Amino acid sequence: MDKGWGLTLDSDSFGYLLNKPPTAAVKLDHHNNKRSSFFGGERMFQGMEFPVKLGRREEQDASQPSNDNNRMVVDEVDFFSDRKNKLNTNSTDDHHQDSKSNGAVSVKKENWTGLDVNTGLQLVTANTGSDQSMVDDGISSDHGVNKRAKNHEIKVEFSIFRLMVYSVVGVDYDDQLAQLQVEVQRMNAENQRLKEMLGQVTNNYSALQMHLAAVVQRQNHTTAAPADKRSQLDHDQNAEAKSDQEKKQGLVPRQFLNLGPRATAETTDDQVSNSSSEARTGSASPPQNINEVAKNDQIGPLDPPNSNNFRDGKRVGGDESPESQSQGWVPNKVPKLNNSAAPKPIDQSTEATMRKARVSVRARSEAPMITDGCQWRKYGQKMAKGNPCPRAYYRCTMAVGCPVRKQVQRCAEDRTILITTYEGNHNHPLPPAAMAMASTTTAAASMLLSGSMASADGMNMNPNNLLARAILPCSSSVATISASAPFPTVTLDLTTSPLQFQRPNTPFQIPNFPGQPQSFGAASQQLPQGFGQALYNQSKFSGLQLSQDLMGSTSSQQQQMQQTQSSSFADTVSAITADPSFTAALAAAITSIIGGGAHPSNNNNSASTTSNNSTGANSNKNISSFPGN
DNA sequence: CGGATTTGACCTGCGC
DNA sequence: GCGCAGGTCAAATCCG
Repeated sequence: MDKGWGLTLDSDSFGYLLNKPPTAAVKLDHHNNKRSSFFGGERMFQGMEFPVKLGRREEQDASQPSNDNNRMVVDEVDFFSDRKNKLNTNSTDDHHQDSKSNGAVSVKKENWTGLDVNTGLQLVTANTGSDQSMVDDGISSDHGVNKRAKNHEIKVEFSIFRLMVYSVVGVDYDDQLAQLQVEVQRMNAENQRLKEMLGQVTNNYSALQMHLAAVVQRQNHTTAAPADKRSQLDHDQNAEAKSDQEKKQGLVPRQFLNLGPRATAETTDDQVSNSSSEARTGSASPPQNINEVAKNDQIGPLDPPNSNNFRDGKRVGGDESPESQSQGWVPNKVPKLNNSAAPKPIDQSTEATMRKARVSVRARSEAPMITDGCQWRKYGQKMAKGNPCPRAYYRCTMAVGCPVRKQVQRCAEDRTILITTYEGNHNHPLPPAAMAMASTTTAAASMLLSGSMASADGMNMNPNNLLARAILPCSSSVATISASAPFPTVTLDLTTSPLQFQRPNTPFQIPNFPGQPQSFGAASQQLPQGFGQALYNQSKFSGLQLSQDLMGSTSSQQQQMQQTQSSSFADTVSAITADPSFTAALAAAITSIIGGGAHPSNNNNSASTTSNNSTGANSNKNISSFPGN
């Protein structure tokens, strides 16, 4: 995990996967002949078959520079280094110097040796023996006078040797070097452009996400259930007036509704604790909370009050939607979240909503929990019914008020499978290593919730299942979206062969989903971040490609790219998933895809997380909940 | 000694 | 109303 997450686009693009292969390839090439080495690199990359432009560029960028460098170094060094070696036969330490010399030099020497052997040119040079340091040493020590003559001889022989090499290999290394340099420069420039593009895409995504949140709120306001309306209204500019209405009605806005305003809340930990204690004791009354909210934040109610209100509201008003009622922990979460949450006026409602959604990842792991780049503190552990393995509760500690929590539990059937369920969105800057999972969960949750919000009946999640199927037709067990009764959950099952993820004939063609332009738009908005960043963090290589695919889905060209390169993409994914460190990245990617693809629809079909998707539940409530749960 | 973990108790929702 | 299960809290404990 950590390996991939921190990778940067440029240097590390091949950091994880590609670095090693090239190195190995170089060695192999050296052991073989020059030509094989030169072309071997390209073959290797071609074998990698990075499908997407970006990936391709990345590939070329990173790989070729590195490879080219290697090659260039090899090519150049081979001759010159060897020449040096021969010229420097004066000293008996020549061999030692070579050995002591930097890695490049040593490599060069090896290359040279390999060339000699492979090309069979050694036969030409009588110096073959002299090339051997041992021999040289002996000669130099015994016949110092003859060194000059021998050196001259070596030079001549080297020239001949070089010509022969050219004739045999058919490559002019000087020319080749120049070409490679030009190509490297070109790749670097292209890489810079790609980075810029990525940054722009990220920025656009953020903007779109904001816009999406606003649109969703509007839609909810007009079509959503009363509870949803209230929540959205809270976020709206009329939040205050609405809050007043709610007060009058004695209704308490939904959790997610309250989250937004609270973001800037100054509530201290004490307040939070008090609120929680009050909530428990029931001393805190909704009106009080509302008042507190008004005090703390004019824009909207405080989260803690909300949480309290929420419970109180249920107790008192009982207007809460089924979802909100079913969520026991959400209220508590919300207040805390709001306390520490940074001001996110637009996204507040969205965030709050997202907290309801869960993204679970099933992956095989020996480790107690998946390394996702975030810092977690364990705050509880419970024995869940039907599972001998305890369920651990973790809370994000990267920020004081971060609402994100996760549950970690091993699968009862197969304890090698680790089920990690994420909930909530981080309200603080994330390190690159944590961006993947965070953005993914956010995207997935937002999609799920947006879908749910769009449809007041709560059937919204069903479409998601359909989308998941459409996206991953062959991977029923790979990823499923469920709208279990309180929490819609996206489940990513990475325990099965990741290959399932690859094969789809319609890989990630989210835009193609019929009749869901809006959702797709939302998806597309979120996908870039979910995929691009997530994968970007983990493996630029695969991540970029994925992001490209998804992002490109909007463009016919990229779609074509996707289709033509889907197979290679699948291979890439499988290769990546083979390494546990990329589990999170994959999960993020899949989740992002699903989340993006997920769209509310009239379909009641739902896929169970672990059960057959074909027999989807008919109702959201019936939809299988998180496996661990 | 401070932070993280453990663990029992408590709260809440839901079903009967 | 009661019991069960999930989720959370916080004192006790552990660890660096």
